[in-house]
Amino acid sequence: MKISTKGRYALRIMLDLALHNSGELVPLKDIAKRQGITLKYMEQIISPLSKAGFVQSLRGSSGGYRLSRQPSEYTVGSILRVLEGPLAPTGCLSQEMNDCPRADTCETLGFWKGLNEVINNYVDSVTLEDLMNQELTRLNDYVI
Amino acid sequence: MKISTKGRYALRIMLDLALHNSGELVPLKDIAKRQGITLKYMEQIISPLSKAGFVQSLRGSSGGYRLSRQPSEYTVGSILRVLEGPLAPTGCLSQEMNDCPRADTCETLGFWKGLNEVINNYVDSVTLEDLMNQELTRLNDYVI
DNA sequence: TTATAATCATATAAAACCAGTAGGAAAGAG
DNA sequence: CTCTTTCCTACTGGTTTTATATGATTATAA
Repeated sequence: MKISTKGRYALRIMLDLALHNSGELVPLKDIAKRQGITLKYMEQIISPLSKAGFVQSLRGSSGGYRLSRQPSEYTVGSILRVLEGPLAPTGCLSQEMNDCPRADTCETLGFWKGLNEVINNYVDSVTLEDLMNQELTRLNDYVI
Repeated sequence: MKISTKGRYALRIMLDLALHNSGELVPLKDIAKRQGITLKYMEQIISPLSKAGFVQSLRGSSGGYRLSRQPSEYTVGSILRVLEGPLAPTGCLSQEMNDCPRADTCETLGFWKGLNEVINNYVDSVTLEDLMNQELTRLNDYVI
């Protein structure tokens, strides 16, 4: 019942991009240094995000990444799903077609559907912008 | 982000015991036949439940298992935790002592704490009795 | 006593998943 | 061209999952 490092790192990378969202491209090397994640591993994580259109990229010198949209337009759930796949607690809830032979008589299916709902409702209720504001609050508390 | 078969089977075994809770002992063989789980695998699953005091057992002829308490006194969360350990989405939330060096500055920790709460609040809001009464079907009609 | 059934202890193993590491190709700027 | 940075593919070592298999021991009822 754990989120893997890929999902967690993806969130940190996206939040890092949001917090350094000046319009300039941010090289992965900088994010790697700030976040303490190796460059090579981060490449594997940002690649799906890029393919999903979550970030824009440019190669070469002074290249890097930036967000495609406003931070408020990314739910945390949408980011996690790119790396983790469906955030469902059981396999039978992940697919369009439920191929579990017990589905019709399963007494626990309702429970799992409910858990699926509360998880997805929560992760989709929080955006990158929410996390940014939380960060600002924390910094303010620290300064004051 | 999946619950393993051990956790899911544990719930089905406990619900099976609740639905056949006549006071008689239920042999594992009967549950295995009804649930389509091999006897030997079920032994591995019910053993921790027995050690945790969730079921009572008696050996020998006409032996078997029965619930220690009323179905209403088991939350689904308490059952899952016996087999799954803490139902936390990240390792840093599973321990009493948070040994993550990033804890003080982690911008995403608050989000994960929130997810941890909604998961655990939900699984602890549903009891075996709820599953018996199929109250969840009605509940899910609202949610979904 | 005999059959039943939990309990205990391992052992094996395929498969999947996890958390990276590594090497090099392609594109862009100066 | 050179340097930088993205992009792509593969691989590795470790752990976890999901069982299956074998067999011995203990307790109980009829």
